[in-house]
Amino acid sequence: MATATPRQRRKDARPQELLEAALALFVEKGFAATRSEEVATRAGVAKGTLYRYYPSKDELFKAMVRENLSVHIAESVALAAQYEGSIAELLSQMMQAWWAKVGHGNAGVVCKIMMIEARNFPELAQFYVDEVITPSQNLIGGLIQRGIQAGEFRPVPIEATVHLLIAPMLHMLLHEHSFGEHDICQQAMSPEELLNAQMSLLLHGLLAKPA
Amino acid sequence: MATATPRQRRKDARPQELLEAALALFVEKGFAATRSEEVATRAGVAKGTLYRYYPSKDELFKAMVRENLSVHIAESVALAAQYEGSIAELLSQMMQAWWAKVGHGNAGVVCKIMMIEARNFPELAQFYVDEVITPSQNLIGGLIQRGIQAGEFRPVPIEATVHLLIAPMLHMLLHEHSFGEHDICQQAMSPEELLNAQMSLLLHGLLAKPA
Amino acid sequence: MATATPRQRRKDARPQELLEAALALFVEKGFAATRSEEVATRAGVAKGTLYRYYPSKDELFKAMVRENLSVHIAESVALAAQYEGSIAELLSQMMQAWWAKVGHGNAGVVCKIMMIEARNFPELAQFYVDEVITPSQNLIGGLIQRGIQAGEFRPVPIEATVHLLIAPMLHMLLHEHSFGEHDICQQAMSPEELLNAQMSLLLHGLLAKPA
Amino acid sequence: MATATPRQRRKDARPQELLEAALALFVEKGFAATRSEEVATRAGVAKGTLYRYYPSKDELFKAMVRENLSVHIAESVALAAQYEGSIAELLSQMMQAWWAKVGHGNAGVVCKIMMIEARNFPELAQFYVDEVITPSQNLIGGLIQRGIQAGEFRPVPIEATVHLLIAPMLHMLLHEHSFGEHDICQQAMSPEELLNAQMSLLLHGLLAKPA
DNA sequence: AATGAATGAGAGTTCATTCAT
DNA sequence: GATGAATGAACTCTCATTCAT
Repeated sequence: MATATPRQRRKDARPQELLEAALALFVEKGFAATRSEEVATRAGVAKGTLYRYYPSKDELFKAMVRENLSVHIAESVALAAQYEGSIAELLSQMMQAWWAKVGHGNAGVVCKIMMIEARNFPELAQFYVDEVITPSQNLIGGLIQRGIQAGEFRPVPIEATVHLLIAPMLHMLLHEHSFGEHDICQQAMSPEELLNAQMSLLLHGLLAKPA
Repeated sequence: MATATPRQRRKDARPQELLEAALALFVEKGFAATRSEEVATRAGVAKGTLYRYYPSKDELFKAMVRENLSVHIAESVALAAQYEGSIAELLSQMMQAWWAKVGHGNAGVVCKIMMIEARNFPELAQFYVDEVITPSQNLIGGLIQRGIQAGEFRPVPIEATVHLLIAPMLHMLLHEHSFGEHDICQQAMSPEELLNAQMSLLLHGLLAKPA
Repeated sequence: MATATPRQRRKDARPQELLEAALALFVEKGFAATRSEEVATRAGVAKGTLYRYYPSKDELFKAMVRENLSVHIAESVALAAQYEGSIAELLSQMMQAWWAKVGHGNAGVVCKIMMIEARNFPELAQFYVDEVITPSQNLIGGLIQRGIQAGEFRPVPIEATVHLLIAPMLHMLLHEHSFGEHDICQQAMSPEELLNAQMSLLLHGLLAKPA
Repeated sequence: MATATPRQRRKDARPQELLEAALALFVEKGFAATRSEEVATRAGVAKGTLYRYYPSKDELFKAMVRENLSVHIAESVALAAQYEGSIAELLSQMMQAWWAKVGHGNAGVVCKIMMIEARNFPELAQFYVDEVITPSQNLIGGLIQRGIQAGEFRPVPIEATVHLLIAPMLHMLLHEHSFGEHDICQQAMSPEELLNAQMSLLLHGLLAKPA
């Protein structure tokens, strides 16, 4: 039985390490402003080593994005499928869960990066639309539909509602990441509380007498 | 009365023209991917001339952002001050107006650019927070407050509601600009319709029986 | 009447100067072993300046080759057309002339460079074949034909004879340039004498009694 | 009697295999454009293994050249020594033999490679001059001398005649390798025919009445 | 004031060579 | 001995910025 040498072990971990370093730096400084060598150094290797694993800076970027996006939709789909309670409750839980897993951590910032670089990486943008955006919208949209059919929700337009659910989370993410240090007001309420309040507000409406 | 020569007039228009060229190109290709010379050429001058008006690419960027942000808040404030009808109606009108004036045109994309480059231009980010974000939030927040005090709105948390009003617009803007070409679903409903539907939805809430 | 400024004058001369520097260095060290910056430095400019005139090292190479090849065939054709004496004499003169103008100077070494890099620059190779090799062969071949028809030459095969006339000159050129410093024997006889002797030999044949 | 294990046998063959791989690749792409790893891969070993046999790419090159040059002179010398017939016939046979063995195969292209890299490998150039060029010239020159003394040849200048015999073969070799794909004319006559025609031409001369 | 030729620091990428396994 | 992961010097090319004209 072949035991992995330290070197082998390091080699196996390299792609991950490089991707993590890339994520951190692209997040911090943007794609263009990050030098290849920085990524390598941050991953603890020399410049040339990076190119053993990713043939170019562009490919590194793409790999990093794909790596960080391939995950979370499936989980949410599973959660939704087996859920029994009210749709409102489910939606609320899903948003909280997404924020906890994606929005909060580094992975969520990939959404920002993806948005920023969409124009420069068209194939990647398409991939993102097909693999993340569209499935997400379908998931949420399907739940709204279920809620309407079950009589829980009013017969609202699906598409607009989906947007109204998704936008605040993403906006919070982007805003936090871009202006978190400068926007002091934002820091009064925790994102979780904010999301909760928004959900509640959305469910019951703003008007005093919805007649 | 001194009459300006054509030359003089041209010279006076230069900063504006350069800023417009910069906006167009930064929007199209991003800050890093836009070369100084491109901006100059697009503005109809030579590379060196650009540097007579803005001492560096960074300064050009900052000027461009400031130029495009200093405008629209004031108008909205004025509109809000003299308004007499229902707050719900006012909010709806303001959002439509903002979309028509800012969101629709190139000017709106400056929000995206600002977001992207916030980390690389901290003073500019602070400026943006102080001059755009905070005033906007105060404006909207004040209106919500007025609505609550007038009994038009339920006593909702101000901050969360502000977010819920602003986020969909900005998200639409960003999404459109980043993925407009790739996301086919988006094209089903016009932004204006979408905003309307969202506003209505937000006012009345999602639930069928608001208890 | 606009007088050219020193700067303008320098600018006009740049392409030539760069091409000359490139020729010298490519001759001396080969294409691959010559760094772009060396060419620039030798031409008295900075690295970046080179790229204002030639968009890549490859293009610089191609320009250099074309520059140095476009000349000499035409002259020989003219010489041949108006000649009255014996073909043997004409051939002899042409070879001497070619050696003096092309073979001797830097221009001739382009033939070597072209040969070396033919595989790496297929279009250029085709250009060389079409513009230099084939015309040369046609020129010499036509003269042989004239000689045969005039009864001056035996009815020899044209193609082989052309080769037999051209090869020694080119070989001398290549040999000189590659091994000139190492091959001492070569230095006993001057190239001009050698060419003369070869011509004479070729005319009269090697055999003592030509049957 | 110690029998070599398969492994041992393989190891013993390594240098040869590496040299062959190097030859093929240097011929195909040139020295500079061939990566060390390619040579190793082509020889069926890993990159590092190459360096166990040749301490650098340069040394590999030198070994390859030496390997491919050390052979054929001796054979020709032997052939010449024991020959009885006419010198003209012998020369003709030798040229045909050289073309068949050297010129035709890959081995001959080493002459081209040697020429190309002569400037970058001075010691190798000296070796080539001493071990190949000079002996060849001496061999041919000696035969010419014999022919003259035997009355078979006219009292021609030795050196020039040697050149006139060698140049066409080498030139054919170089030309074929460099422009074979682009020069269509060349393909009309086979190299063997061409050599024959040239030899005949050289023996009898070009002039109709050598009187 | 305007130009655009010139600059050179800096970035991405390659590849000969080393050395731990 | 063989391997191939790792290295980093070296190279091509870009582009913000300067400055002579």
